[in-house]
Amino acid sequence: MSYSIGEAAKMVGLTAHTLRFYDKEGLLPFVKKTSSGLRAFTESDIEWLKIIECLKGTGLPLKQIKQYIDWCMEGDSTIPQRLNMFIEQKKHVEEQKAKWEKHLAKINFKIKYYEDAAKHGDLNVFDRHPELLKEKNKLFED
Amino acid sequence: MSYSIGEAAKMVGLTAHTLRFYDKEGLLPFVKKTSSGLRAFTESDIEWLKIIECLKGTGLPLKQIKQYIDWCMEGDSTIPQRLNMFIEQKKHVEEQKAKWEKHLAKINFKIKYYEDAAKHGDLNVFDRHPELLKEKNKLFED
DNA sequence: GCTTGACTTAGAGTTAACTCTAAAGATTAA
DNA sequence: TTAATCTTTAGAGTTAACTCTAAGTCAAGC
Repeated sequence: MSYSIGEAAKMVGLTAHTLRFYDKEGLLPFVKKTSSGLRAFTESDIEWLKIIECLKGTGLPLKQIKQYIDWCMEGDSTIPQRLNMFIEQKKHVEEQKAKWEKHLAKINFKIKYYEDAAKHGDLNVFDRHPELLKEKNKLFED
Repeated sequence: MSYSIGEAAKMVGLTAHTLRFYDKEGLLPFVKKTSSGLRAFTESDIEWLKIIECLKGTGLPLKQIKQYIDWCMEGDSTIPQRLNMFIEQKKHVEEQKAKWEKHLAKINFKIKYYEDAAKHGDLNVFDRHPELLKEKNKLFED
């Protein structure tokens, strides 16, 4: 059993347009067509789409995702490259997580700041809570 | 004391081109110019740039960052909107963090998979470790 | 005073990732 | 069998966020 492009799109949360675009970009060399020319997505193809989504979701550009797909199509000789790519991507994700953590601390500070401002209707927050100034400087110092 | 556009750019890890672009887009209404027309960034302006970087770094589009800046320029009456924006952005960051956590689990699985593949020089990983199949299906089930 | 490098503007060009259109062919349900 | 709803292609258009160019102005060091 297989799925039409519309069904496949719905299953992975993309549009049929986007899947065709990916195909055109060479990201879906594994997708076969019926005798009348319609794309037929298998369960295995859906798995591929999920891996693509995972890599895209962690910020890997489509070009590099294509590189990975190409390695997969090339065979066992590219296993080291693929392993390396995932190790690099793991590193990238962990760096991003750290960055987001820092940004979140700043956002939390701003929420605290504006909550006080909203309570009093003005921005004299540091007059009311001088200790917050040190906290702010620490958060934004780099 | 104030900084030239090049100095300011270096301080926040952007280019002078990008700062001019931000200015053109209305993100830097607070930056004043010298009598001869050169932008002069104050310490306070650098703080603004860091907040912009924080919001941009958590995925807020420049248009919405401009909206925030506009609110700031408008005065105390927009404090509730600004508070609300940061609360929304906090929510967004936390959703993203959860998403990245899921992607990371998939990437870690792939690393495990390709490490075994690399060790044996082939992709018969699930023949050697049938229990990994269940793990894979759990990770990619949604 | 002169050179060198940074700065100014307006505006054009780039890149990634879609997003949509048109015209034609395929599939499904009544 | 016919209408409605897919799907196909090629190719144009869009959006966000830069990125660069040209032609001229300004500032700092010798």
